Amino acid sequence: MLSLPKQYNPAEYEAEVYRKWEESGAFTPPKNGNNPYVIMLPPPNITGTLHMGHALQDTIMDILMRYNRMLGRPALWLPGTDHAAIATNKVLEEQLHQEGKTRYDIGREEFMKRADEWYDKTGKAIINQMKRLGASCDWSRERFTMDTKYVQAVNKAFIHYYAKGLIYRGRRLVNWDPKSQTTVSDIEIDWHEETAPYYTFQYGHFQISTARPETKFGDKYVVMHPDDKRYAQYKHGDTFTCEWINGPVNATVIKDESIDPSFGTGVMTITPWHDATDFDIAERHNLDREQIIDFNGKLMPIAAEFAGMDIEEARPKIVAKLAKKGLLVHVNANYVHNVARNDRGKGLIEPQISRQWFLNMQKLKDETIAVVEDDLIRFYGPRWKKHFLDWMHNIRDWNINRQIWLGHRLPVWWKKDTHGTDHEEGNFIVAEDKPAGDYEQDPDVLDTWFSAALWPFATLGWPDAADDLHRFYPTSVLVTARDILYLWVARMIFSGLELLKGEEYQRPQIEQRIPFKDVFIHPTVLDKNGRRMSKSLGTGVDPLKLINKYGSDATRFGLMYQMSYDNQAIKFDENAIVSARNFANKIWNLARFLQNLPSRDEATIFDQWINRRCDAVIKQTGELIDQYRFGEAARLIYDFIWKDYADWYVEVLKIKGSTANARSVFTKILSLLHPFVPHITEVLWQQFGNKDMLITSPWPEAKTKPDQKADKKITRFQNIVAAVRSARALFGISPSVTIDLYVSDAIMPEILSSLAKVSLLKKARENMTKLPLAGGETIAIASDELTDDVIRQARQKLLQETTKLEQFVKRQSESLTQMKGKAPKEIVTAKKRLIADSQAKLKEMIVSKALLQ
RNA sequence: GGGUGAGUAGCUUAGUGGUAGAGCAUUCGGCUUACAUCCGAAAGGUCGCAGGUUCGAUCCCUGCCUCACCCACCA
Repeated sequence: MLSLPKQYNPAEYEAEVYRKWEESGAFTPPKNGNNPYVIMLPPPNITGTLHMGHALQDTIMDILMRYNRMLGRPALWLPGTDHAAIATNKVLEEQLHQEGKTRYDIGREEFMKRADEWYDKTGKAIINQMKRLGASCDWSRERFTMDTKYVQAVNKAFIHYYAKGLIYRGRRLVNWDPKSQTTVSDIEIDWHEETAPYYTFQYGHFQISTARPETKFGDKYVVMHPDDKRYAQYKHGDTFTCEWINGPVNATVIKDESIDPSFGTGVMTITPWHDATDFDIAERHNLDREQIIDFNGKLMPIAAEFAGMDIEEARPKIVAKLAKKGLLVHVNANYVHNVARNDRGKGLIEPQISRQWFLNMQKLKDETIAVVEDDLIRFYGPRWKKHFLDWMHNIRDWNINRQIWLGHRLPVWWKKDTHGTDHEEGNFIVAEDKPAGDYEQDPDVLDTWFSAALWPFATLGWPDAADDLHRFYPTSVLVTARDILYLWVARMIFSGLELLKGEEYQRPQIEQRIPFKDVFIHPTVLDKNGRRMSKSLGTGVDPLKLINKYGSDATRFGLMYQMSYDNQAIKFDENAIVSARNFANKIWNLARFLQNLPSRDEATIFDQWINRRCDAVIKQTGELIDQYRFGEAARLIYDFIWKDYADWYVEVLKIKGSTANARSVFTKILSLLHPFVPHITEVLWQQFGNKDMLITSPWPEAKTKPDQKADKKITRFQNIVAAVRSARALFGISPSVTIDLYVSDAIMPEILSSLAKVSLLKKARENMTKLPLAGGETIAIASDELTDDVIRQARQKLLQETTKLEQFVKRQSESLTQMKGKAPKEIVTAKKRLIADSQAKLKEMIVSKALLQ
């Protein structure tokens, strides 16, 4: 046997162990075997490097994979990356900006070339980081949402939806940035407060308020809540004529429940073309809509004398004109409202209506709702089910195209110069390949989530009826953060349910088409002060730095140790990683100790006890992992190994015990720990002469039966040792001095003598100091070093405790008299027992007190 | 504004309708057949605030305060 160094140095082993795993093929599921365990790695955005959230997520998945692999299930963890079009687009445009260029300067082709280079570079970095963490992914099946086969899947999905009439071209409000000449997705919008003048105008009989008078040219609807009594006299559909900016307008009264009667006058006019809420109202009541501001941010001819002006320039002039007409009622100069700007470039967002592609959710949502309601897909923690369903019930049609260059081009072909015109209808063909004739491809790309929605099956070879798809779909669990529950999870579900309906996939049952059986929502990693981890705030923590400093295992275990079930945040504390590093070292040294221990076979009741404890922990750990309670599992194992195994069992073993048993339990411990800390356990496993690798070894079986009587004996023994140790510290008796101890029934006297450093007396002597033991028993000690002064202090303390207990008993007795006749019998009985127990304990204490006088 | 979660020892937190548990930090004592990244011990908490239900509440209910996240974006 090799002699191991005193301290575990992860850097020396981790890369080597990972290489061995990879070479052994352990990450690839065996060709045969039933009941596979499958996880699709949520593809990280290739926009940079991994953060703590990924480290947490990847650790969780790796634990699940390794645990299930050890259970003997064919285990597939399929990795890959996402092109993250919007985010990557942003990065690339920023790079161009640095060079003083725009994407239009270099052209679409060159832009895509740069994207490929970027993907290549960052994609490799991400994979490297996952490997450092020990992720047991099947790299032979790695996928990228932009690889050729995946692009086919995306096209196929689009064509399928279109053929079924689920994709349509419609008008909708988009976030338009006139400055950058592009639409901006909702997540790229930066909302912030701005102070602006807030004008109240007279509009017929009504007063309406706005911070944006320049949009008001076309306003011809006044809207109010149907229940607003102030306006009960006006009926829905009433019309009237009133003076407005450029002369009289014909206005119509509209009643709509979206109006808040308590806000301002409870009346507003609407501008459907440039406001989302107004657009919705117009949709509901089928109202006219008119464009006021063009795509360059200038007023259109409807503004008459103001046409062609920028809004900034026009606003004060419009207000002046209305004031001159006597229609300006009031100006609030300090009005604070939220303004939307483009994240990048800070251009002011001007909502505009334009033609976009939509996926009809009304027809797709029902099955999705059904599988979640019926628990065919289960959420952990369960509260996410409600969130999810609420959202699904209110889902809107999905705008699936984006006006950027990066991403999957739509498989849509327009007759030359028809796209974006007023006569689009019938001028396009939906097909994978360019049709013959003068056609050009739609310039837009699909929303990133459209391709991501296909991830659970496109990665397995869909649209082909591939072997992998047949064997590994549906997957076992989706592990993800809650912020993409709607963006991604919902879309994977309906995509899977819909797109696997084809006969070639042989999945007639709905439960065969779900993409995953469980959804585990993990907490967000925040910094120690509860702030979001971000580079700009300087609150980010780089997992690689932690791995370099403390090792991969410590990083993983420290993160898991901080997890708690169904909590939404982890306040990351580096101390937890330090503790985990120390824990790894502890395991290392237990191994060292066992290796150098000469064989001995003198089993004690501690040997049986540690076997029972170990088996119980194995059982519980499995159950906890099954329930995604990783924090509890980590803490359970930690306590078991450190407290039970090292502090008690091994300490006893030094005096007496079975070394073979000690090694066998330690081997089980390595298995138990492996999913959490794979590297060190694999290294030690091989140090202990195991030929097969731990990664593919079976999960240990729990064989022993519980024995409460024996457990009690152990607890009592531990209590006696603890009492003597406490007394030693309390009385200031130095560790080298042997104390005389009398215990009425001393089990395992030689171990007791040694552990507590006591000399056991057969009979109690006079003038011994009595000590209360948990459980109501009393033991007695004597030593030359027991001074009067010290005893007096101890007495004081005992007195306090006695008083506390007396009060407790009194309180409980009082409450007993009050509850008589009201509470069920078993509660009364339990209470009586509680009181009896504490009274017995109290009696012992009083005896001890008397002896201490 | 709507929703969700959290507020327990200096810090990170576990937990239960019946005298509140741990780790780190602190203090004291220890190089004891592996480990000082260790061992033993101690101290430290009106369990966010105010009500209510109960014989009894840190736990259940209501309200409030603080923090975080998600959704919405207000004329």
